[in-house]
Amino acid sequence: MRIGYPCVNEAMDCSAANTFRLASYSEERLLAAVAANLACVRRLLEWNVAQGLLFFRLGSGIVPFGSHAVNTFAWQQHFAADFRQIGDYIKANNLRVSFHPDQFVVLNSPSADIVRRSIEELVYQGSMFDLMGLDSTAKLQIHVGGLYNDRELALSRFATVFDMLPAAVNRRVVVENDDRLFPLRDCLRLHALTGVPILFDNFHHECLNHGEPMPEALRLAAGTWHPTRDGVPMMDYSSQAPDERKGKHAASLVETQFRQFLENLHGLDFDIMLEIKDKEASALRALDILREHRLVPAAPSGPAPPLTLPPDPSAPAAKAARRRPQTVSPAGNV
DNA sequence: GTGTGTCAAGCAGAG
DNA sequence: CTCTGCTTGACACAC
Repeated sequence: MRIGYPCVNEAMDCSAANTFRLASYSEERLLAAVAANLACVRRLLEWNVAQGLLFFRLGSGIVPFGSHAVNTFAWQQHFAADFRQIGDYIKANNLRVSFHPDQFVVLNSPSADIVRRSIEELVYQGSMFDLMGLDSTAKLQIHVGGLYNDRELALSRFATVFDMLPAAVNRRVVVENDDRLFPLRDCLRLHALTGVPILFDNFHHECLNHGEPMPEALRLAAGTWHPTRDGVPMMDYSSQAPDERKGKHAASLVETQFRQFLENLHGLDFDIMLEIKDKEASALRALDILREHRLVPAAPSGPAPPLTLPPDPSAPAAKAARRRPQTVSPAGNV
């Protein structure tokens, strides 16, 4: 079991989401942004390893316009060594990583053009895992897509497109149950049609379900992951923000709820992504709880490794560092 | 420097 | 029809 958080570390002084406007696209800006993003990804992963957080969702913007026609630069070749080093670090430290392509990736769209661009985006993100040398347990997490007033047709279109995906992408795609359109039951039918693993989101399941109790839902979702091809099942964990709109994620981990949730696992192994607004802060608290429950090894007892490396003053993100001072103390978070 | 409208891209539902 | 939310803010220009 690993614990992780998505994309952003609020305590760190770098961003892996450096970008720029399409209107100001240039090869120079692309090179600078990708270099800064990869350097930050490396530092984020090192910070996570030092803390014992071994699961991480990488941001989709490592290569700005990575699937856009404007980007004809051979970034795969230019940054091959950097991607490879990150991949080596991931493998050496038993890290798990994923991408969550954004809402514009809709494999079941009736528009052939939207499907084509969606596949190109998946190819872009999957190719980053390929460059890292990661196997098919590194996943691309997407939703089923739109309903288009015909649930059956929407599901069958997804299955058709999924079966035609390039092999390098097909083996990485996993489908998450969502909170408004496609609940677990529909996702399980997609799995039956295509073999696609189902990434379970407990909060979405609470919002939209067919009455499956949580332990049963977890068991069903876990059963869609092939042990060697797909690895340990991934899941997203979050909870309702008190007194807020239904579906809004909590600002920070509610420990009693998380402890209760763990009771539902009944020994199932999951890598858990905490979709909580305060990011790594809640992930660290969740990790402490798992250590209490002996679901993960105890923290190493030796002297704590440095939490961050020195910032790279040449990186564009350095200006963000000055706006957002480092706030982590070695004692305060473990 | 600070404030703020806008940014490649889809879809559904609320108001 | 317009606005919001979704895995996540950052850019770019006005002042």
